[in-house]
Amino acid sequence: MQNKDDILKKPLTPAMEDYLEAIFNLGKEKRVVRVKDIAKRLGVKMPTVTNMLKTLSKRELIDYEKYEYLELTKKGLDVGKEIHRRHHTLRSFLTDMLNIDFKTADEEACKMEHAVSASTLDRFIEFMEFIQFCPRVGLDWLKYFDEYRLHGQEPDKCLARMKEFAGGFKVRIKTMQKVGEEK
Amino acid sequence: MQNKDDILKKPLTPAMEDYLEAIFNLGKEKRVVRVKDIAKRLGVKMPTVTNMLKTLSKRELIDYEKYEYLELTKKGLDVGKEIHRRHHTLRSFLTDMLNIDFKTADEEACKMEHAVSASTLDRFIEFMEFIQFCPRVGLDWLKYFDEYRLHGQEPDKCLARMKEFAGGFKVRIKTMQKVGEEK
DNA sequence: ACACCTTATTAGAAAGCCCAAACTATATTT
DNA sequence: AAATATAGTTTGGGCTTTCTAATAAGGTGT
Repeated sequence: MQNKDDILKKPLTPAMEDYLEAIFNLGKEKRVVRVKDIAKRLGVKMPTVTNMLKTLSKRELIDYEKYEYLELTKKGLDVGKEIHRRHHTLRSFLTDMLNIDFKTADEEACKMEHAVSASTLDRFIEFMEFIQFCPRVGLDWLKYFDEYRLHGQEPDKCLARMKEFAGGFKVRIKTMQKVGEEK
Repeated sequence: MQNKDDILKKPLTPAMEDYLEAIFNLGKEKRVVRVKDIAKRLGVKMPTVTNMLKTLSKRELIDYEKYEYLELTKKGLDVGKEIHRRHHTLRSFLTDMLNIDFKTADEEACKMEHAVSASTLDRFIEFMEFIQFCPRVGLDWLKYFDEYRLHGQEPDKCLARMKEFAGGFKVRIKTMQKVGEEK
């Protein structure tokens, strides 16, 4: 048997994280968070929610008295916010970088969010920023990913984009390409 | 209560996938796959393995008679191979694209592998190929990701790389840059 | 052949997450 | 206020994965 301190120290389960994220999101969407809504959001039945609320309450992640409105504690809020951040970031990566449809991306991000650490997530963010920032790459570079996927390897497209990027150098670049071909 | 057909149709749990992957990998490494080795690989105790072997056997994913050597069935082999593919791909993405250390990448890939579908995984692969293939990008482009992360946004580096890429055009590009600066 | 050590299995229990059915509280309608 | 509808809870049970302790089988060495 374990005492209260042990319970508080145990790592959160993926399920708990999901509930906290759902509560966090619902809290932003509605004035009050209800058992019914959590159940619907997570695709579980109400008794399951009641059960979990007790657990989360024991762990001091929510304030909860039965039949009363529930609220996240500071601790619960932090977790909810963090899981939401992961979800959002991973979904963005899947939709914006890999071109995966929103629904699939959302579902898979929901499972991935429990697998990645905060530091790995930061790398995802930095990577996406890098791709959107680095001038040689740029956001529209990703457009060619689709073509690459669908029509095979066409380095010319990438080259073409490089020329476009050059912008102000347009004239000279034309020459450039010639030099390259001569080589 | 459910009959045998129902059991066979149910989706596999992440745990089952982990066991099949471990068995698949051990099968390549050693002549025979032993309970002890599976336990060690997955960080569980032997009885847990024996238990799971029964489950996998009922589901016709392995051939297994107690105290005898075990083998993956065709079905189990397919799953094991697929999970291994996911693990390997995701780990490569984390190490090669995001520059995450091997150990962390391996651990997190192990959890992510149950979250992504086969089609999402294919996108990961295509994305990595694209990055390594697209001439404007190239493998060594990723080197600048590190600098970007550690020293902030330095578009010049990206520009510099673009010049390098140009290869044969080196001389002309120097001109190019000037034009750009004038602009 | 016997004893010993390693490997594997069974039995029993706990934790986590889920459900259906039955019950209770709260809210709404008349 | 009584009747009804909706929301929430309790009870008891199922399934999965894990464990420890106890037992059994297999392999080794003398």
